[in-house]
Amino acid sequence: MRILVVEDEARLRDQLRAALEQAGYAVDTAADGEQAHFIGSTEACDAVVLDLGLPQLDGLSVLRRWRADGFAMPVLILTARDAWHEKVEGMDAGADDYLAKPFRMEELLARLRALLRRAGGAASAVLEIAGVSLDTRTARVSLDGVPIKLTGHEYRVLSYLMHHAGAVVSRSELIEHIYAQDYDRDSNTVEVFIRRLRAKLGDNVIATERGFGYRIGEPCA
Amino acid sequence: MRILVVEDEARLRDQLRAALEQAGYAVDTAADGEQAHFIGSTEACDAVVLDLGLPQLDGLSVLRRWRADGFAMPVLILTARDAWHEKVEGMDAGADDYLAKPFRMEELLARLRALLRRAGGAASAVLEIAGVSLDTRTARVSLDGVPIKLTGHEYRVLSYLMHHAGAVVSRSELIEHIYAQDYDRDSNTVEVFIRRLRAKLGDNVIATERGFGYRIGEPCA
DNA sequence: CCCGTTGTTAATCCGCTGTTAATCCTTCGG
DNA sequence: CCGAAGGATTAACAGCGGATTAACAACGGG
Repeated sequence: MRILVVEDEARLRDQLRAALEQAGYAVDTAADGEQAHFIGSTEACDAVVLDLGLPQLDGLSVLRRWRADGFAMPVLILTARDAWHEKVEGMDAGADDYLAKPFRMEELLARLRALLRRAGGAASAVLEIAGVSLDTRTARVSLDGVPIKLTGHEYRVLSYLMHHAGAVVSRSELIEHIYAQDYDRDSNTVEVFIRRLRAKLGDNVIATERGFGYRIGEPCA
Repeated sequence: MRILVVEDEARLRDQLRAALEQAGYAVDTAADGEQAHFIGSTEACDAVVLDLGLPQLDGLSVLRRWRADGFAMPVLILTARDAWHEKVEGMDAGADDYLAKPFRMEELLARLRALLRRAGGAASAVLEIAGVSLDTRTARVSLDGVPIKLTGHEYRVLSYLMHHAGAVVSRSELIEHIYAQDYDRDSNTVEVFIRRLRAKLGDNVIATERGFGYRIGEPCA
């Protein structure tokens, strides 16, 4: 999962990046509204953390422009504690959730998980498909009840596939959502991680749709 | 374990800080309600000792705001002896225990231990995992019945890990809960203490989850 | 002033990552 | 029906960065 962080204050931005990367997300950052709008319109972000108090182009305006252009990714806005009107305006502008500053990092992570979960149509924090269970809170995976140890990138790949269970996910889509900055795609990195996941989970969990990509779970009609 | 002490009277505040640090806790202090609310909302405190009689923003209001915002850490309130109604209001506002002033420091420590223990879901004051036994009353540690001498920080690290047995604890989480004021994280202090603990307890007590952190005890499913 | 504790630096080790390349398999044209 | 082309699988390996470890400097209490 790939998250865009929009925050002008460098210190908090770095904290957010560190915490999100630690939690297993690919992170892009923007320091002002222009940059934010560009990245959000160009790159395949799964969610956005958006501070409203930005220099130049305001956070609310960025959000409105995205929504007007048809970008529907979940957006969590950060507001000053006492500025309750910002929350209202934010929600009206199309934000999916808000968090008042100052906040505790765990809470932001929890809310972000909830947004990503809902965006994928899942009800529970634990995704279960084909005997594989993935706990989005602890990043733990088990197969038929047996815990499986995954590396960071293996987890990201599996997590993305499970959040889109039943859908065919192409190599390029996986790369876009798993790495922050664009990547050399002249290599078969994705195939290798699929291989490593299959070695740990068995060959019949991840299906190949030749010419299109990979899929986990029964194809949705 | 990291404790926030909220007390306006400087003399008692220093006494509390000294006693708690002596007992092996990392201590933050706040002299008024505003400060208290900010620290409690921002920092990763494991428990709070809260005097209700504060200037400006009242202790009860601080507590209510925390609870309204979803902060669930254990709170022990300090009340004047005769003001029994304060106790009732405090418990209703979400306090977990109370203590009437003046009080014996040992009693505060005992009640605090009980709160921290319950917060972690443990029944006994003695934590036992993987042959290691840690007595939270005396801060003594033994391995397979043999007493082990630990330094202050070694004890804090081990204590935090054992209070969260089965969970993977990241380096940053450990730093947050072991030191009061924020710390340079450009150094590998945590790794060094893990090393020193392993030297005393054996290499198979604390497990490494590469890329995520450390864990003591079997992973919880 | 001495000694144990604490925190830093730096060398080393080792698992993860991404690349290359060989091989397998499917498809499709002849 | 065969063979070539290209996509998918798999193994092997080198570089990187996180984790370990030792050694030392800084600090503070007795």
